[in-house]
Amino acid sequence: MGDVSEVELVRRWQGLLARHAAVYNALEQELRQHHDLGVPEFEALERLAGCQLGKCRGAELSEAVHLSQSAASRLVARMERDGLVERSLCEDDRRGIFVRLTEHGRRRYLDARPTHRAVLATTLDPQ
Amino acid sequence: MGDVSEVELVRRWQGLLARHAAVYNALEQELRQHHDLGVPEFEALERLAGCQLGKCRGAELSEAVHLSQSAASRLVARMERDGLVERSLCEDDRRGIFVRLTEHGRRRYLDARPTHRAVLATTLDPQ
DNA sequence: CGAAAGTACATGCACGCGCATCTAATGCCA
DNA sequence: TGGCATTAGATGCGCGTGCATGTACTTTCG
Repeated sequence: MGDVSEVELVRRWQGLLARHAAVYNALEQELRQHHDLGVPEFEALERLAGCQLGKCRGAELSEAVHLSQSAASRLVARMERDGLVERSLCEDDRRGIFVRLTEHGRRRYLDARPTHRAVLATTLDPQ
Repeated sequence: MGDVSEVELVRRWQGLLARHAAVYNALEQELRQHHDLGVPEFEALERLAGCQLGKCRGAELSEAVHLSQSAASRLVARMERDGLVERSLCEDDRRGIFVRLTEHGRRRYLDARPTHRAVLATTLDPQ
């Protein structure tokens, strides 16, 4: 049905790789330079800012940032060290944690968002 | 003209991130398991296999694999260590090098290609 | 020609990643 | 209830990455 030739498949993948690299590198560059944030940090902030009360379970966060569980765990640790988020115990299931956006984290997110959107606007248009 | 709303822009970027992660992780998994190759290694092999005589300048390779110059240099070093490629001096410009596919490298590439294409076919269709 | 700027690739370094594994808490079932 | 499999998250480890820099060669220009 939706069959596509092998060369078409490869062409799509190359395109995906190229667009991903272009946007990702530009984002990394701009977010780092102007806001001292990495792409995963920003993605996590954005996810948390969209959550009710700014709380979020660790596993949800791993999925949102497209990182392994261990990488997400360390990401949260770095962000906590930098005062962007706080970890709190989850009383319902005491194995788990909640990650909560701090006021400082929310401010950093709101500051960085225009930069993020501007990069997307300039590097994502030939979609 | 081609103006899109901010939310649409973010939606596209999230989609790009998700598709990239899905395909990349699946490729990495399958290529590693069945052929002991990483995604950058395979991309480099594919580029070299498409070159006349299987030769290619280092800089071209960096661009093809979407890696920094230093990462590409180390990639070539690993691949040379594993017998996939050979580095030779470029007589025209003795700063540069040629990277040449070995017979063993070509075989490894041809072996891995069906796996690569199969993964693309199963993870890239909802394009 | 000769010095300075530029280019191609290599390498020291710090750091983020995934995998495997560990710890602690939970769920399941006899 | 007691024991075993399961799940959430943390961590040791090896490795690949980008940045800054080093080295060798080339180009430019006075």
